[in-house]
Amino acid sequence: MNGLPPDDLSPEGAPPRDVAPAPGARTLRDVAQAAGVSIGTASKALNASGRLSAETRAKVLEVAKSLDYRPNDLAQSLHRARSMTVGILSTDSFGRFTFPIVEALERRLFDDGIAIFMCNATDDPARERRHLEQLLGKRVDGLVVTARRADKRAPIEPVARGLPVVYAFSYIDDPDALCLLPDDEGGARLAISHLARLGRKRIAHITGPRHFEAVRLREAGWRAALSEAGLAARDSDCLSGRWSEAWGREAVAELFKRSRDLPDALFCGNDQIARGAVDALKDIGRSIPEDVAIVGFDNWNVMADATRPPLTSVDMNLGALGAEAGAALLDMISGRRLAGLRRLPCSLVVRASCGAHAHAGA
Amino acid sequence: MNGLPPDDLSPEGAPPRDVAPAPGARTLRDVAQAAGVSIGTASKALNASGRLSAETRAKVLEVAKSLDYRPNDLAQSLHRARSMTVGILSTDSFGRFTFPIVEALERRLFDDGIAIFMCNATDDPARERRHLEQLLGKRVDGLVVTARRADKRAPIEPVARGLPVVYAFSYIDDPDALCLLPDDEGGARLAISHLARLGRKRIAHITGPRHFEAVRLREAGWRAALSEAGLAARDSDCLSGRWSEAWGREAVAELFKRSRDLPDALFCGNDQIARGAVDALKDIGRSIPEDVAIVGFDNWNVMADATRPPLTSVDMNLGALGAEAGAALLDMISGRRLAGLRRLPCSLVVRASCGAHAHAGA
DNA sequence: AAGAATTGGGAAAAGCTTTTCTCATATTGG
DNA sequence: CCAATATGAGAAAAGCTTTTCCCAATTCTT
Repeated sequence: MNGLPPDDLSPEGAPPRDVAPAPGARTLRDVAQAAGVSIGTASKALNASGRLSAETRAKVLEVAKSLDYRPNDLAQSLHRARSMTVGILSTDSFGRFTFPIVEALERRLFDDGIAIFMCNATDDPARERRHLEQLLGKRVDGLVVTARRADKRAPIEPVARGLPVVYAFSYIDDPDALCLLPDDEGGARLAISHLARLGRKRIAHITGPRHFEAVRLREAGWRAALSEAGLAARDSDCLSGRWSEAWGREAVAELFKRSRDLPDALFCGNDQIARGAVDALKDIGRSIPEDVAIVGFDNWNVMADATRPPLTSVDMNLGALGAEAGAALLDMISGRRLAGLRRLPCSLVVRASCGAHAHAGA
Repeated sequence: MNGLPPDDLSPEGAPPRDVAPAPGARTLRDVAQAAGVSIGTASKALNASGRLSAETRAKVLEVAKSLDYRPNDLAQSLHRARSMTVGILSTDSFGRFTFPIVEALERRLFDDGIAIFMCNATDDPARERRHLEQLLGKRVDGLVVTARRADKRAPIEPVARGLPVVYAFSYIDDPDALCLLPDDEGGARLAISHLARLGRKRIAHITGPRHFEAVRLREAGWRAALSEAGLAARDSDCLSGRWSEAWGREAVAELFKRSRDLPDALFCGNDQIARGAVDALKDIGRSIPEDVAIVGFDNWNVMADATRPPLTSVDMNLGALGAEAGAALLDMISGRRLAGLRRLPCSLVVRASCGAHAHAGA
């Protein structure tokens, strides 16, 4: 009806189904031809640019629609020198922490028409390098580098080539790099001051391995907030171990084998440790939150909600971090120079384990 | 030293740092010019094609290296009509289940030089449609559609346009579509026959909501394997509820309030239910695995390992599923027609909760 | 040493869009 | 009725590679 090229008329006797209907996608030329105009005119009509009569415009649009035409981003990108893509490169495998970040990031960038390449280097520098090559070849407009745990890493090479890079939930030493991290220390302070406000006097800290910077920062927050609350921070009340429930149980056994001066609150380095601690406390007959109040870290729902009682926990707001990384990257892509290490605030999600008003939690 | 274009000599008096070193990436023309050959010759040299003298080849290669030249994938893709990209579209948000799939998929495709666009539609059909538009615009070579839970979904549109699509961990009704799913029934049989072999006589089943096909299939597997083992499958021994620990606890309370004919084994629909069941059993004084053996589903490490005793669990091998999806997609991209619903085998990961030789598990 | 056969490299088209410039037609003003 | 101005649309270049075809120069054959 509208000058369709004859290539989708199936041969007379062939079975009507199962013949791949479109050998390739339609091109602007197909549209122009079918509409009886030049390629340039068709382009202008579709992009609402140039000076064209309303009729011509409408005709082209109609034909384009009937042909299911869709501009070829590859050609557009080539022309504009802007690929409208961004790479996200995870040093180690994607995990529980990178998910919310990536999700929010993708959402933010998608709103600006940018698609993301997902690359997983799994702790293999050679692999990371190949991924980088691939992304540079694809002319990504920017890069987000992330990691499972917020620890210092080696800088990504292309910084030197002027490609915008944001380090999200990971950081490097270069002061010219933009690094986004949760405010671990602030998160810890949130937990401690909450407990102190509830009248707890002796707040111990069971946490993960000290080689994590996050562990050191949270410990610092614990100390600082304690002293601000007029409470003492004793070294023997800070136990560093693994990130597991088992460690939470062991640490509680350690802390509570003393006969006097027992903690009346526990701030745990993550929710798994907290859950282990809760189990161990119940095993030795302490009730929660009456005898011991507990606050965890990560606000990992499956853990926090399943614990009995449900865990009050510090949330790193990783979604906000991801969105912020996306916004910052967009800024950098449009020419702004952003740099420095930014710490984004955590928040406290109150459930029943700390003895505050437990909002009849789910 | 090798005919570099002068554009990276910074102006005499300008600060030497902070002047973006490369305004844009190098092009083949830059290389050709610097090497004193034509563009075509440079291309041949870099691609090891055509007939060229060894010197010319070496010269071009050297210049390319010194300029840090990297071919523009956009132009290559445009030329070859092959973008070397694939989209992965998640119906609902990416979660615990999609991760291993995506990870394995990405790895498999990366080995073939294909990068993946990650798109998250978050249960929003309009959003899904826009993502699809974007991917088609980018001329992806194929599409993987996935979901958080293996449930039937509406077909993706572009199937009609001849674009290869694989449904991974999700499926549609069309017999012409290729759908990859875990063999839930087989997984359940694995669990039950294992328990039966260990001498358990009354194996109950606590599972998730029946509107999940996986739930119905696992229940079917439970029934079938019981009868094959010569055991009875009573309806009252199969409890369907939520996917949570809380439900596991409730269901145990329900099952064990009877005074006689109590189950000596529990097959749970996922590891969270299993963990809840373990806790509840311990609360009523049953020991595991002596009194009651437990098998979970998902083999979710953080759950299975943290449970006391650690959970024996059915593993859906989602990594293998992702890799298989990648391989199948590659096949389809290279022209093969693949179709049908394929169920990939599960496996059983034995830990201490079922009373089998507990390999001194971690 | 002349003709034939290699050989090495260049020119140009194709792949798809966007955009600038130009030109022809139609319209308006005097 | 002629000149001047809008107006609508086309031609072509640019963006970057790959690939085919072709030509000039060298080498070999006899």
